[in-house]
Amino acid sequence: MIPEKLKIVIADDHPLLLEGIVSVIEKEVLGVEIFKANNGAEALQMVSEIKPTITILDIEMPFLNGIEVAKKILEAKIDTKIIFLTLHKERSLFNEINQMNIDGYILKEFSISEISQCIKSVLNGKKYFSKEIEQFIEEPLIDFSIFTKSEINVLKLIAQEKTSKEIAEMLFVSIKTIDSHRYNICKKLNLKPKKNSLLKWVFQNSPIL
Amino acid sequence: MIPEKLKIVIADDHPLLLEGIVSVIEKEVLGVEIFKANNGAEALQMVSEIKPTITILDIEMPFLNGIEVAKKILEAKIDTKIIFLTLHKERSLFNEINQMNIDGYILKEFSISEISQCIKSVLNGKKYFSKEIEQFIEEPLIDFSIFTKSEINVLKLIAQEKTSKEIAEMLFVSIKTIDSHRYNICKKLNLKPKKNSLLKWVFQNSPIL
DNA sequence: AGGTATTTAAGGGTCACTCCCTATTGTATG
DNA sequence: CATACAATAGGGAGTGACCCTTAAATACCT
Repeated sequence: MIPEKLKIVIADDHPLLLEGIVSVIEKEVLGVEIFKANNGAEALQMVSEIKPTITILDIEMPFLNGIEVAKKILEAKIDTKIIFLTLHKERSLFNEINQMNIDGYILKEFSISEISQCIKSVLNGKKYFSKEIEQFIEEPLIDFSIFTKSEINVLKLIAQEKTSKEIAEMLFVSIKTIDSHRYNICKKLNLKPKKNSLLKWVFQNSPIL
Repeated sequence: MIPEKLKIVIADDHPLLLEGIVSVIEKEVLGVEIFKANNGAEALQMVSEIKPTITILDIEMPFLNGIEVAKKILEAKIDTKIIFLTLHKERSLFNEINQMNIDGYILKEFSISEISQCIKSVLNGKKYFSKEIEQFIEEPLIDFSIFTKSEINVLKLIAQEKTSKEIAEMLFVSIKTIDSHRYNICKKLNLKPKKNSLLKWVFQNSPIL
């Protein structure tokens, strides 16, 4: 009986990075058949057709992001091991990921050797997480569900460099309302008093807003 | 007479990306010998030893960044064509790059086909710049030479979330001095009046500070 | 129907940042 | 040596952001 060939679907919207991952895996893992996806939607389709042993997903992708793809794979109960490959930014998403049943999580930055290690672990039924990830887990994570809709609206507008006055005008409410929202947001985030701390927080976290 | 083999030095501190670039070039450019460097210092040493036909440099690298490497190559008058490969961030550096005698400039994002095109152009003595780059050229660029040393210090400290009061204490000067510096910086940047605009500007531009 | 959360908004306060002007000192640079 | 720029710093005004409390109208949930 011929052993079934190891199939891996790899999804990354960055073509050079995709090429790099493929190249590394081809060199380090023997007898593997690789399928490349350039975005989340493509990845999902490939996975449901091919049913690969392993699915490697970038998180930031157009159409469907990696997390959404993983959710759909899990919902559809397709039997494939899921590994996330990510840049360092998405720590805010880690809580979401942590609740899912994921087999591996690697940081792109350091990962030539880690990729094959991770693949081997996962094939042996073990989970594999980059050490660097664990630092992020320690960090206090932002749970956006603590905010109300209005608060999130205000946050987004602050991130767009709007002042309270401008936000008030845009939403047809009083400045005082926006003021209240800002205050409540500050409370929820436990920001230090004074010092424009919300403004700073927003700008430091704007990528995830 | 055997034609000399085409030699290319490629420098990128991101291992997967480096692998990707190498893989793409190996596939698309025949009979090429590739040398990989993981940082600027390594790249410079390789270039001076190997004297490759083409040198491809990432801009953001440890030890020596791509621009510094290029400068040293040009100073040493090593005969190699220089191509920059970059993520989209470094628009502020474009003026610096533009003044140098560089043969190509590609954005990493879109560049599977662009890489071989660029290499071919450069081998034919033509220059090659990503179309997307040209958008950046139109954008008003920040020329940091307009700032004095103190102003740059202040900018850096603002980026570190310091208030004027804290900056004053750290530099053993009066708050009013910092105030003046902030004011002068605002003038130089033509920031809109009021609205914490310097604070916002700093946070939006903090990666380049 | 009663409790809880959200949205709205006001009053009244402090502080940080911005604006604009002036002025002194030191230090390059022509 | 004169002019220019840099760094320093003061006065004084105005605005934006944050602080805190209270409270009404909705909405939603059990």
